[in-house]
Amino acid sequence: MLLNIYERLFALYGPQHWWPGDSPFEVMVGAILTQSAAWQNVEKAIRNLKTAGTLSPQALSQLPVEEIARLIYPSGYYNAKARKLKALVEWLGEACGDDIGKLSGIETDELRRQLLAVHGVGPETADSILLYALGKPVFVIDAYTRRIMFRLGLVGEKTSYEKLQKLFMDNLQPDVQSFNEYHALLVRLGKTVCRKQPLCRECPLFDICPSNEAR
DNA sequence: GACCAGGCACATC
DNA sequence: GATGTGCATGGT
Repeated sequence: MLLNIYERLFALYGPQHWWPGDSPFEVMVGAILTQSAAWQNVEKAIRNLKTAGTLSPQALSQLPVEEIARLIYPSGYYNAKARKLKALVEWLGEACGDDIGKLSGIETDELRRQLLAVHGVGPETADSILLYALGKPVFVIDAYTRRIMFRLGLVGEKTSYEKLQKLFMDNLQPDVQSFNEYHALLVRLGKTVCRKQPLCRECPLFDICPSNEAR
């Protein structure tokens, strides 16, 4: 079923080229800034950081939190996120001395534990960083994924993050590229359709929705 | 003007 | 462990 969904979405939308970002660090910053925010606004914030020459762990470590907040203003929750970025770069300093390449030497489970201990990094942000910045085969669950899986009738509405993630990872080969593409495709689908309940006829997944026989 | 967007921390029960 | 609330801009 999950493989079927993936193939269908890929055939429909093609490769999504995620995550947009020029470096692992930019991906990490984007993962925090995109929390409950439109990516369009995140792009503006990242552009501001780049223009100011501050898109590096070293620069952000030096910069006052108020100044970071000013630069990331368009992404919303700017005070909260500025503090989160500070916590992220503080961790990077401790974990790898700002040399992100060295993070590869840490086991994925341990890395995830460390990330989750960073202020502002929850399950989705941690897994986005692991998959998209560090190339670890971890499936990312987000609001779109949860909604689509619920509409398909495959999980309950309040299924936990961990359970949803396990569902994907137990039923798919652990592969960075396909995990990357699958998550991006689910977001793409979630953005375009399936915003209303129940799963509408226009949804590309309508005919494989197990629960639509009742309708 | 309401509603939503690629969440999370924190308080409270 | 479940549930509620603050954080905030910008597009539809």
